Amino acid sequence: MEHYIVQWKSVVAARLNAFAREKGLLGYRLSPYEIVAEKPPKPELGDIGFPLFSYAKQFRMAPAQIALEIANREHDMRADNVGRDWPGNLKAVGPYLNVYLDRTQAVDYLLAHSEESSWGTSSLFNGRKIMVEFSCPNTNKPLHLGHLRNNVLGESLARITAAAGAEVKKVDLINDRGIHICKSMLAYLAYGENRSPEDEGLKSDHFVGKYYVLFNKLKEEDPQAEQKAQELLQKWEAGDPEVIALWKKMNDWAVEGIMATYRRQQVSFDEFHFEHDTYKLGRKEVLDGLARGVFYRGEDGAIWIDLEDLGLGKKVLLRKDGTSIYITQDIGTAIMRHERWPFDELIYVVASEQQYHFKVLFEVLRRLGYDWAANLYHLSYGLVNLPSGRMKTREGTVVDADDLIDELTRLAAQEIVEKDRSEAVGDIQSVAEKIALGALHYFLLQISPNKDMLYNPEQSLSFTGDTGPYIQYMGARASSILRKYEQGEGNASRGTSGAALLASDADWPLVRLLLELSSTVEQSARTKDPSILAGYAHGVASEFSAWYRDNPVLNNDDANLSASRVALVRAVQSTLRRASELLCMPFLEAM
RNA sequence: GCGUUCGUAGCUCAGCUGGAUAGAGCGACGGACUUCGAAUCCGUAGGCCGCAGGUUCGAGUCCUGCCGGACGCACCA
Repeated sequence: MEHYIVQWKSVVAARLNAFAREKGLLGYRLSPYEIVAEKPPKPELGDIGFPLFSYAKQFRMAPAQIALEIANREHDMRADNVGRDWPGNLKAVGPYLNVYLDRTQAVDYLLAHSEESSWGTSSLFNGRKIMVEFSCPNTNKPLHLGHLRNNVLGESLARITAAAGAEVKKVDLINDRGIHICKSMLAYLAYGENRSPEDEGLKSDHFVGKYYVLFNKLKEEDPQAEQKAQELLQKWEAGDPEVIALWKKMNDWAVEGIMATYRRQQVSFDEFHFEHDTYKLGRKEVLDGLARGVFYRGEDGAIWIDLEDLGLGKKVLLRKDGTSIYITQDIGTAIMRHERWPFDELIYVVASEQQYHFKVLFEVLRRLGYDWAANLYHLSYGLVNLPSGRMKTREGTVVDADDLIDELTRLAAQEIVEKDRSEAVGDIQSVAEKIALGALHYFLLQISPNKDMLYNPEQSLSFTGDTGPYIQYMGARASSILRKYEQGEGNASRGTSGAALLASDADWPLVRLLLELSSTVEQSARTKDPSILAGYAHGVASEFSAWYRDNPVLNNDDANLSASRVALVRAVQSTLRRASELLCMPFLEAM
């Protein structure tokens, strides 16, 4: 259904236009889209506020005067509400025109729809095919905290985009070739003695990562190590069977381990692309572009593009020897993807360090004549830093993904025991891991994607305050009330729920907030920013917390009031459940 | 040097297309568990929104300059 703000914008536009005609302002016509609406700072000021300052000039009247003129029209008032989903009253409040929604009708709507599977969805992106590329790990080491941010951003964005109506395809490009893998291989040859991850008791990707780190040791012992890694890469490209076999063995270990972390983090993909398949793609496109004069061959023999006019300098697209580089394969991969699944938008979730790369990539595709290049989007997110600065592999300051989830799970399990909730939650380990994911994902999503973020271990391991577990806790409390109701506690089952009983000042802030789920999902989808939804989820939890403190649900003598409040708690549960799902936070009935 | 981006309370962060008195959490201090779960709630203290101009009826938000941080400016990915 149309959002109430959208509806009332058109009412205000119609009224302003009518007033303009009365005043003889011919040709003056406002569209609803031009109307500025905002949320009044206090509930007693109404539900929507329309500032009228900007109309003062045209009407040659003070804004407060216009507000009075527009608000006090009885017959308009009736007309406004005919056939409307969101009836209400207009009042002049100083220079503002404020809408007071009919609360009973709004509650009716909430109770009628919040249990539906479509709750929190929208039709904003109906009919659009949107591809989201994220994660894209290297196969020489396990995932770290930076990947966790990438993964949850991509997964959450995909879910939000789908909730906004799009058909979404999640894709992952596994970087399974290149010099970094050769380094792990070389170190394994030097120190591995043909051992397997099982032999060393390590998760397979950690095993591979261990040898990547050992490459540094190798370099100290063998000054030729870098050189040898290069040779290994050349042998790999030449298809040397022995090298390929080793690569396959180590690569499978790495990928297997990475997939296990995905499952644990509850992120998934519809398609995997592997760089060893895609790295040769794009070469033909670049040569075609050369033939058509889009690119040029430099004196060095390599193929270049000149982007000086855009301030992007010159960039090599294909080496002198005809081999591909990073951008070559990205060109080919994008084209291949669009051919197979003609998307309306392709979102690359990649760290901000690669902004230049994507500017160049998109421009190359545009100049090659692909008009869909305009629909490519780089969702650039900031780096995750430590209080001591950037994570560095060599200094061993990298926060490992599996270790972090382990640690969070351990702490959550400890909390469960300390709070004496072991019996109530049942499977402690399973619930603890869900709390850990809630804490981790909320921590990573609450910050605007474009900002660098600080990972402060102490703070991020906290489960109190503005955290995922706080939201999970409120969901669990709502669930607990509903569970008791089902078990027959209180006298709500003897009463009848009625919207009018939930229209008081005490209920209204919560009701109105719950009604904003779908528009918040839309806003998050439009701006590609899950942090907006994260803030909303926290707001709902916090509002619910304040509400149920003051408004007894089951312990209530009035059976009808009790039944009505149970219905509202259902709406809260449903809303928190939906928001949590979109934020990759497991919803818990008990914790 | 050039480009991108960030700068809001002691710390970590919100603040939607410019609109009503700039908000949370943590930390500090003081309160609330014989009533639906205290991973909670209530209260107090804490702000030249980096600085200086400009646009506007109105600027934390837009523009310009400066200061400070991050990232980028590879035939690496």
